[in-house]
Amino acid sequence: MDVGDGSGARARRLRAVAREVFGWRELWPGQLEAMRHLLAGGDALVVMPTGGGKSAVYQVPALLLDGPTVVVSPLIALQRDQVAALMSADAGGAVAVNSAQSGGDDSLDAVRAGTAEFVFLSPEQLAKPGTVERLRAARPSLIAVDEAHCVAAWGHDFRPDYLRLAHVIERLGHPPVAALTATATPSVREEIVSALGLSDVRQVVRGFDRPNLDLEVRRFVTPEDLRRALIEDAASRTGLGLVYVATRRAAEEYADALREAGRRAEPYHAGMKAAERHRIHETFRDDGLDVVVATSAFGMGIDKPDVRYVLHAAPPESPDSYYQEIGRAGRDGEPSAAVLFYRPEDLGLRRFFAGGRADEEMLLRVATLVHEHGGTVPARELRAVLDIGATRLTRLVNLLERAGAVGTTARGGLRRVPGGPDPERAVARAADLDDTRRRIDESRIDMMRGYAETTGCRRRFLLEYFGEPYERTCGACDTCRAGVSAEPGTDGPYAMHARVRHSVWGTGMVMSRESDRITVLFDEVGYKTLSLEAVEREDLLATG
DNA sequence: CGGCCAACGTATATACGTTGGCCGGTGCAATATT
Repeated sequence: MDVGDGSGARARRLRAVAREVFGWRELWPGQLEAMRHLLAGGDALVVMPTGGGKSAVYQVPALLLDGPTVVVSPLIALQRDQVAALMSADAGGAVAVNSAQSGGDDSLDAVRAGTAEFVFLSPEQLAKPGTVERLRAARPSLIAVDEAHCVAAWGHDFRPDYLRLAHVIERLGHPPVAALTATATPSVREEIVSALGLSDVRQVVRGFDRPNLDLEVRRFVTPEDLRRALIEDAASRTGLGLVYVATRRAAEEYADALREAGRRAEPYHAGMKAAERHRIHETFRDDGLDVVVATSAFGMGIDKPDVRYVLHAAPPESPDSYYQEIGRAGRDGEPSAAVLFYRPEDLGLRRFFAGGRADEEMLLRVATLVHEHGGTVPARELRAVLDIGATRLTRLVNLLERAGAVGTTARGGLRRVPGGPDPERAVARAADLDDTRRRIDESRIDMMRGYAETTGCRRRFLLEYFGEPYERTCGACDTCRAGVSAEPGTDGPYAMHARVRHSVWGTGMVMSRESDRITVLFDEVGYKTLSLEAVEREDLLATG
């Protein structure tokens, strides 16, 4: 409502800042909606494509709120780019605090003194109590979490400090929080909201469909055939391309092969020297390459409009990742291709990566040490006693905290929760939580297989996976062209997004419907595809 | 989970198949050497 509550005035002030400071002549409805909600004191979760103006959602309100803005950003390279972009506008100054930056204390002083409006930090920096206390003293008025899907994708294992951001947000007085991402299914969105402890959340979801992307899957039996076909395909295409591979070694081999085929090709993976990675980014940006052959290391922050094709030599671990990676093609709206070169066996590597279990023995040692100590144990001391690194300890502590056994103090200490479970029970609960997590990861791999093997419209499969009903066929994927993609069933007892209950798998949500089967995302076990015939015969699903 | 490679075995002196061990992604920060 624009009447009587000041929100009409807010919209005018937002538009004025956007125009005068950043030079944006208008704001999209989605941007404005999220900005107004932030100005009114609420939290926002914004899902928009890269290049769709996500950053504006926090940058504009930042200048209307009295106090600095804390931006959580996963990559130092991204922080650098964003600081540079803000410094070229008259936006009140921006600094980054990270290990590549000297004078972190000076930067924090500048924030407190009001000479820097924006401060960029990684979750790891925010895991340091001293840093949080200095930010707290600066009384931040807004927090932005960029690439917020990292909370769900990386928080549990790889960068567990992501799961500690809720504590940081509370410690900073929980000013309005803007969580921003280009990719998030309904379940990932729920996880972001819950992991960050967002409240009064306005979700703004815009623009998933990319109609100019042509989708195709080519199936192979032998690795040699797949390899030959991919090289032939990439070598014959015109325009700029990306080839995603599963291993560093494959990146090197495919890049060599494509160079032999006369293309300007470079590999890209995290095992390469920083200077070399930097050089490839720049050459790519300046149109000095035909194709980059990369692991998943390449991509975040890439916003090149004219990528014409994205080929996958192996499936990634989820449709989430796949959509993000192919979404780097055709940003300019021109026709572009996304081709998955598929062998079911290649999902094996993904299963291996998803299969790691929490170390129950170490969980028990942590739980017992904290339990028997009675008081507050500094994390540093615990690391020394157990001889484990910070990442590993944080991961264990996250699980024990979720199990209700261990709490953390503002100064980074650990203590037992009064009335919480004893160490054995705590470990059992933690292991259960970890199992749930693994089942859901594995079910995402199953969905990736589902995409590769569906006979239905591929675009519809992906969009429904992201929670966007798409009750037709697209005509721009291989199954539609082959005439095999059936029109979706639109009736039947189970509505899209209906809550259902299964006697074994518990509660879940209907995520897609075809004429003979439905896919349900279960809270505890992840995605399952059920035959409608069996569901009816055995009376497997209750609605409501 | 599946691919790769070295070591081994077998049937014959070089070539081929089987077996078992090992490896595989993403980044931060902090530390030890130049």
